[in-house]
Amino acid sequence: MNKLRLLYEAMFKTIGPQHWWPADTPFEVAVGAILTQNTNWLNVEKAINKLKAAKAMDARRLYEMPAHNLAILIRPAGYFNVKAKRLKAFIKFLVEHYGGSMTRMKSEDGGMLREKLLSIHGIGPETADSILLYALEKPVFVIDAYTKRILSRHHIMDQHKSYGEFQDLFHRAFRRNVKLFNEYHALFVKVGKTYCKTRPFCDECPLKNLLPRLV
DNA sequence: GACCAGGCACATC
DNA sequence: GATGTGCATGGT
Repeated sequence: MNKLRLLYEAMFKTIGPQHWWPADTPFEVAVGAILTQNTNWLNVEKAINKLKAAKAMDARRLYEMPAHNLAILIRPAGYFNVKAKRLKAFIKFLVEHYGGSMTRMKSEDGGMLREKLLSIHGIGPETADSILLYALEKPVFVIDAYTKRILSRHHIMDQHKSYGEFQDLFHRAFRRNVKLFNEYHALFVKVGKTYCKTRPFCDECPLKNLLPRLV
């Protein structure tokens, strides 16, 4: 049994399914993926609630809305001027290529779609893959800061390796599986947030004593 | 008051 | 390819 499978089993057995992504619609997933860039999820939720209260969690509405007005609504998420532009760029792409429909976007081939998403201003590899996996159910593994931190602390891969190198690790280890990739990444985030905050290998961590430690 | 949070673009070497 | 910087709020 390989290390990645072992990590997954340990996390799933102790803390259970995470039911990701926390959103009502695929469109809301995409919006959340942009808003959560380098930002605490609690702040993102506040911004999402403001969008909903303004009845603006909608591709057409946001397409028409000036970036400045959008920035005011998403203020709690931080970097609001930057993120307003990034949201506008994504929504322009969504509306002009798929009529504003995430369902229509989903019908496109995953590999082609990833390249297109990456070409949008403000969409990098993690945001693209989050949208692909959690909004469009394409089998790509999402790599984030928690994933890198946990894997490097367990001496599976060096923290400074590239996004692609981390991702290849998972793509080679597992059959492409949306359900597994969904759950695995969500578990990394939960464990990273909850247990690895103060110090690595705290007593409560589900990964404690899982692998031989060299530190 | 410092530090951190589910990145990304851009400048520079 | 690697490294540094700006972007900003709200919780601990």
